[in-house]
Amino acid sequence: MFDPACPSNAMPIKIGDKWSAAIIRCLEDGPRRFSEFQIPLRGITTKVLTGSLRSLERDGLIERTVYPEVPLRVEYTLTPLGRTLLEPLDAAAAWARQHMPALLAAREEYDRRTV
Amino acid sequence: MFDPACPSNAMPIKIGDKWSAAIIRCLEDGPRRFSEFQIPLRGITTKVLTGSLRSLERDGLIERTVYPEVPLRVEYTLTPLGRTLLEPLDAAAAWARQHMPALLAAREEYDRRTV
DNA sequence: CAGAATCCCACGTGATACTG
DNA sequence: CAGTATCACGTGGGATTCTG
Repeated sequence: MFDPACPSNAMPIKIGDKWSAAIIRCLEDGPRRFSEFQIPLRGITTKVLTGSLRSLERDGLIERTVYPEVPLRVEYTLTPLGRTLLEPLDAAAAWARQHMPALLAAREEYDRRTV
Repeated sequence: MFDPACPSNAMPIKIGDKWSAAIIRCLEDGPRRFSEFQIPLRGITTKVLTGSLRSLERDGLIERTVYPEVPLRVEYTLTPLGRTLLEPLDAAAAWARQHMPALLAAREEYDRRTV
């Protein structure tokens, strides 16, 4: 899941910052805890994860719930507003399936010509 | 057109780099010359415009045609591949119309609470 | 467990000046 | 007209270490 070697950085359509789209995907099937993101999002640091989570929370796209247990537990869930992003997210994925190969081919061709 | 004061930087859905979406919009009704972009895209520098144009050309989204006249004339047009981006672009605009107010409101609310 | 605190670097963006 | 050449800067992303 979320292979860092995939050419998603070449995607012309982006949702939020570098990790937001993946975070939203992680949440579409239910709530998740902070440390659970670090499994599928291999390599993300706590600082960056916190930053992305805060940003999404600020925009009302996810909700942060603290359970004052010991040890501490924090859960993140998609808000209804956040769920509306799943549609454009799917649209972007559909576009990618249809046109990314052509884009990548054009890019290779261009690079080969200009060296 | 393309008011720099509009909250498009808050948009979670982005196409390409900072100016790409606007450039594509500029081209949807026909070809344009280099200097013609600088009118609607107020404030873009020649260096940045060149960079964005090159990037779009590299990905096969636009085509650059040089007419060896005096003075020199260069025209940019959308390729069929580039035209496929108009659909997600419209979808993003539709999303913005429906949900950006809620996002902005959530953001304001969040900022007011945290100070 | 869920982060906060620091330090650091690359890169996207931009201002300014110059050229075939 | 359509760029190129420099220089400069903020910030998003990351590595590492520490804490309630």
